[in-house]
Amino acid sequence: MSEPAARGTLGTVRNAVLLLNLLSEGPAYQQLTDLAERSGLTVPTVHRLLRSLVLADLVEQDPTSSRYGLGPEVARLAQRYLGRLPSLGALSPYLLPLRDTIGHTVHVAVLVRGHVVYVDRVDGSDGGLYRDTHRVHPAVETAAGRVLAARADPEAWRQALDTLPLDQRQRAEKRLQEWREAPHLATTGGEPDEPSEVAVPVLDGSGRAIAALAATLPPAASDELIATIAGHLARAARAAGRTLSHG
Amino acid sequence: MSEPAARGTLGTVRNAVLLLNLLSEGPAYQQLTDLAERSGLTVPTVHRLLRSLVLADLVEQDPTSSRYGLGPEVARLAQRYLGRLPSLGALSPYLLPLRDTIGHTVHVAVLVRGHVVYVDRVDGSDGGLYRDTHRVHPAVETAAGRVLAARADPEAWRQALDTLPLDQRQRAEKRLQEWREAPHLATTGGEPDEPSEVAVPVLDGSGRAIAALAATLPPAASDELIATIAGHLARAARAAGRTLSHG
DNA sequence: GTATTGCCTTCCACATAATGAAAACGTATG
DNA sequence: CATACGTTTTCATTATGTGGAAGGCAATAC
Repeated sequence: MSEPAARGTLGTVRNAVLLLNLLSEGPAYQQLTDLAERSGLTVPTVHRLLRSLVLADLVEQDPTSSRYGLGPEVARLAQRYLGRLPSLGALSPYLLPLRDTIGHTVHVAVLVRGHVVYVDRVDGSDGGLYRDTHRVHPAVETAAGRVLAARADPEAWRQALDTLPLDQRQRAEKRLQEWREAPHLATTGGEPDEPSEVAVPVLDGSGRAIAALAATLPPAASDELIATIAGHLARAARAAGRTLSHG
Repeated sequence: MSEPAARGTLGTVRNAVLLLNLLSEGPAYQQLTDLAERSGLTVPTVHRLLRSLVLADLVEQDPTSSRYGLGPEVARLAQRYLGRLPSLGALSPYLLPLRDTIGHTVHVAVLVRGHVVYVDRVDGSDGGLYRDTHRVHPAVETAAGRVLAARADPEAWRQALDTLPLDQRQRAEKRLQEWREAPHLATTGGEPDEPSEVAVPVLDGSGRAIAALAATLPPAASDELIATIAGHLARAARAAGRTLSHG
């Protein structure tokens, strides 16, 4: 077709997921010609791909603007995936007690292609009305993401760096060691929209970081408070990790 | 290729999503030959498709058993989809207050291809350790699903029925009218693993049910209690619905 | 130790099925 | 009403995906 196609792989599938990725970036609904240009595919090809994806509800087309966006079926698939994810099942029983002792919102996050995805949460009474739910960020932007990216394979760490502009990238590279070794990491109110949180890794039987446990922090948390909360998180993470044999 | 292919649609994409659907059913990891048989495709074809999907992390292959399961990328896509879903954004601010006044877990559910998918939740202190998170059920099995399926287009209602065995299906068909007209529906402890809940529809500007708001019920809830909780839910649903112009 | 089974993976000739240029359609804009 | 923009369809060409058969690689049986 065009690109350096990976061996024994279907170009059509590659193009379809390329479109899904483009749709997952930027505005919720995007127009055909724009997608064609960004993907490097011709307009009719993109149209056919999108039509096929619409048929499966992986993509939906806004009837008035005829623009395309991700469809509800992705949510169903994800739910199925997450419902059977061992790490989530292992952590789930600890989340409510954690929330109740800490008093703040508790999150479970995983690393996906350089991004942190917050896949489970138990809301505390903090945070007011804006819950900022269903979050996806470049991994190094949040404490949970740093915990995960720094402990992942070099390949995954590279992917995490690839989500960044060059200046932030260099800053991140220098902190790899620090992030990998710290028992917990905290982001204390850097940007206003990134809420501050503490995160600890959840290690499986073979020592791999398969998820992160994170807690929202109150506005100006002392180091002692952060350490205390991190202790609670770490205890739960260890307990859950023990029930997970490996990978 | 084989099937009654829909007009102007790519068979390869159709086969790829067919595999994703098969992977979303049954055990978390499934073997190649089984998937080939169930899909009606030949083994090499399935292998190529899966390999292509693995490359995109939509599917992952267990390194020891070399079996295939859904991959983490579906979670990332879903999060992106849900994060931009207007109904979720509209409902989010009401969920914490709702949880605090009701005192039990509150859910937001949507209808996807005949299934209820619980896409947001605010946990109360009820329920003990088993949170039963990331749920997907045939729509008519839960109160939230009934609310949604009964109010959906005939096509979506049909899909909901298609998820059922024949005996349950006939029973469901008779209750369409009842489910559509009731201001709220409750499942009061039928099967033990299906927790009882009350659900109300969330209607957008054009009167379409775009989501359901549901609350977990205590073991033996009186009709009065159910009605009270439903009232709280309905009020929030109306308030959120007002901020949504249309579909 | 060797044979057998079951499964995943690769190879290759063939024909289906995806592709891109161009044209038609529909709809908003001046 | 004319123009411009974006979506959708058509159609010939050929690249691309397909399926049969063979090759690996474990685990289990003999």
